[in-house]
Amino acid sequence: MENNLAKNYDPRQFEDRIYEKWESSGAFRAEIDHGKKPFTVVMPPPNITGQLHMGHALDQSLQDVLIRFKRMQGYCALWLPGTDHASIATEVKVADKLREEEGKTKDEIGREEFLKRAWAWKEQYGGRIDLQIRKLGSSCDWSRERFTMDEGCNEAVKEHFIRLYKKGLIYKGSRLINWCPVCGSALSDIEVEHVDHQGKYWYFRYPGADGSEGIVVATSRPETMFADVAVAVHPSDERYKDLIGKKVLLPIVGREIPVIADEYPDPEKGTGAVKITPSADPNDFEVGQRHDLPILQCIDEKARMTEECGKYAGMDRYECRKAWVADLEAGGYLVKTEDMVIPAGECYRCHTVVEPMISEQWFVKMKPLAEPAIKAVREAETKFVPERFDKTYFHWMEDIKDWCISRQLWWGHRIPAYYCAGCGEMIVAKEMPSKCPKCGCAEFTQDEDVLDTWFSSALWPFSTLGWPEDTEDLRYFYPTNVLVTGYDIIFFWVARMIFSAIEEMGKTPYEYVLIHGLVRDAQGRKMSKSLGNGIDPLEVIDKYGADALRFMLLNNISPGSDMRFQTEKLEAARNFANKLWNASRFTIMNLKAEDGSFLDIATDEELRMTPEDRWMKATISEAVADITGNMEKFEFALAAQKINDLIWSNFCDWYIELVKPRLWSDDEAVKASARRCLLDFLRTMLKLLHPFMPFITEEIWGFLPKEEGAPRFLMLDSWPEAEDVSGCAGDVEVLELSMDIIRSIRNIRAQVEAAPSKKIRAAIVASGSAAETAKAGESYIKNLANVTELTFAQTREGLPADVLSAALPGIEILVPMDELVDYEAEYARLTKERDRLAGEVERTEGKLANEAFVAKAPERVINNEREKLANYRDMLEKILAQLPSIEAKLRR
RNA sequence: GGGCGUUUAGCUCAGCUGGGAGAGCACCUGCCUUACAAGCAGGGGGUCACAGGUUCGAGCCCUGUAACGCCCACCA
Repeated sequence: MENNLAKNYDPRQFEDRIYEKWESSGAFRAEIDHGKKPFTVVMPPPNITGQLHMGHALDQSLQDVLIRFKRMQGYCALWLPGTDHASIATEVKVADKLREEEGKTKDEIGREEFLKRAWAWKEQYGGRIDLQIRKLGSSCDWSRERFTMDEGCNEAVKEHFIRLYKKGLIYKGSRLINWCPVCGSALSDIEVEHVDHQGKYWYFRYPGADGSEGIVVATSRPETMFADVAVAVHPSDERYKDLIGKKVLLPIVGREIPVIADEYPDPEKGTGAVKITPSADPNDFEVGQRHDLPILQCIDEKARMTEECGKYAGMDRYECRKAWVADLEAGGYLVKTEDMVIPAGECYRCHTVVEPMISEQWFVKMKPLAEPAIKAVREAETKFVPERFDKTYFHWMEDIKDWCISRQLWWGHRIPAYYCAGCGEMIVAKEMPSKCPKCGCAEFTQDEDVLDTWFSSALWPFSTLGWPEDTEDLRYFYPTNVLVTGYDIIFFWVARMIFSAIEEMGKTPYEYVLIHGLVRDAQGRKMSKSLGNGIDPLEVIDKYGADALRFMLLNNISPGSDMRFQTEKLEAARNFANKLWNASRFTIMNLKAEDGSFLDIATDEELRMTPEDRWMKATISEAVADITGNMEKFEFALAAQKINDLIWSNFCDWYIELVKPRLWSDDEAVKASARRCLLDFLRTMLKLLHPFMPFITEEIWGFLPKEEGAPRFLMLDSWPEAEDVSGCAGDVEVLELSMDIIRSIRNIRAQVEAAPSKKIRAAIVASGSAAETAKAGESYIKNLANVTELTFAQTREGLPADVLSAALPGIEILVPMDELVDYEAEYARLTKERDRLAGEVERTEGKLANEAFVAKAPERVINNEREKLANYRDMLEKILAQLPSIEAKLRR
């Protein structure tokens, strides 16, 4: 290994190597240790449909920052990884591939052959996803990796299904369900997205069976008329009172249907009369149930018209609509049309308009499951972060409908129900029965359908830990601590995990649900394949490094809100890494001799800390408390910003510059102390940054001297604790004043365009404690403001009048002028400062003159205002005294 | 129709329990100063959407308005 870090920060040189070292040494493995508290996170399993996107990168970064933090805090931290079979999504992909590569359909190759292809797909893409997760630096326990269709999960799914069935919480029945004609499967309610389409209302006359005028109804779906079984009107609607109980005729078709009275129609809307089609609309279905109406199906599974539709049979639903409307119009039945925005349900996978359909499916009875799940969140057994998402959860859970769980697909968990070939008896069991208890027949066929993919993911927090077996993992790691996921799957996944876990485990699956938003593109648009605006995390990692990507994501999120992905932010994160890299290179350079051996470092006894050391120590300690607090609150962006500021603004901009003279000193003891401080500070900062940027911190760590008894890796080291730094207060004051003075002098130099390299003289006028504090910072001021000669005086008496000046509370800073001075710039600077101070004085005076303020505000605030006022007045006075001499110069 | 969120510097966003408006990027000026030009030093820039209210004091709390966004919903 080289003696020091390479000159340039190039994450490609070490990220993969570091990950390999961690993984091969077992650093990610969570060994059950009853002396430690467990901290468990189960990874939301990415779908094996493809590759990870930016949303996954955010999800992964959040979980990893959390798990690394907790691991360093001394928890037995388990992050359990895995992937999801994603039933419908994968099936579509595999079928697409089959068509593209072999020109065949699913049906042509058959179920068994298709499943072989699906498993091959899983091997390929599952592996790719694992690789991507590794690239991101995720410290998950690969030895516990799971897949929703592995043996254990299969067992859990069957067990759960059978238990619910036996309790009567799963049933099979004919209901109106959402059907996707393209996917060829039933969908649950939440798999249907509501999208507005520009459409029409058509008003048609249904003539009376007795030859009377009949009734006019409006519809947005004329093609469903073939399945109409009634026309409903409100019982109180005077217009139609006489028609109730009479029959009307379906136009052209000529079938008689009754006019019925029901509360459902709204007299204010349309014509007040509604055509009732139980097979095409949930409301109509209910009306039909109430009035015991028959159910007719006019559209089939492929969205084609059925035999019910006469000459239209076999036509596509939309073609039929066109032809049918034309025929009705020709027949004089069309009264009018109206343009209208029509909400339509679309399949969330393929965006085909869903067709409501009566079908026999499997359902989970939701009410009994939802109740305890609502209670658990209400009683804060599980807490959403940010809190507002519990409203989303309650809203859905409190009005939940039964969950349709059967899918007419092949890829997934096949429903564990068997039908006797002899008598048709259904037996729900884990394995195929050997003999029918009813007829003694030994031949069975298994239910053809598979389960909704979310049925298995709902069990993820405990199925992955071994359930239904009573494993050691399950006892130790369950319930888990935090679930990290996006708000888009609160219904699909989070809610279902909660009620399933309560049902099977008796306990809610996690204490916190940390909700994050979406990663959008730079314009704020959702990243999507169709827009082509997605950004591949792997490409970003290749160019900027995983650390920069992670830091960018974590530094720019606000809990629960979407963020925009911008290259500039990525560059900022990369630049920060580079900054740390170079500061570390500087440190290592000073820790080592030319031959690469470590130089002596002061021991505790030898250590002589100087004010800048104690200032830095106090600053770090304050940051440790702040960062730790924010990490505990899941405020990772605030923590990231703090660590960035600590390393860049405090350590690099000030401490390193302050400590340089001692590192270059001739006194070995001074150097050894300086080295010791530099090393201690860097170590603490690397620890604080490690959860965010694991690779670069680990890489740098490897170049630092090993501590006695320290773990092999930084990732396994301990999280820093805030120290008592009350003893540093005086030094902090000295350093802060010195910095103010240095900034003032630099400001003067810049204003008058004195090159930074140009040596200057300066004087500080102050008395009392301010003078003492300023004096204590003498060497800092001289070094960092590049002042060769710095004098201190009690008053301005005897000092040259021709000076540039700046004022601080109780202090005046004078820089002697020379012929190069730009008086106009100086005049502008001073007048601006004067105006600012005058404004502050006025504001503060006004506040203090307000009797109500003095009477009611807390003393702390009032004293603060008084002190401010005194300082402003003092500084203003000095500026005013200085101005005339500059004016005089200007006039010359 | 119901619910939620957002509105702060040119851009993207912080601002946690009310008490002197912040960061990054962009912009202007000057610097290749022996860790770093992916950098250093200095600087300009904001009626905190609008209107009321509470308060000694409001970016922050309350009411209303507007614009934008998201979620839920069976309206012919």
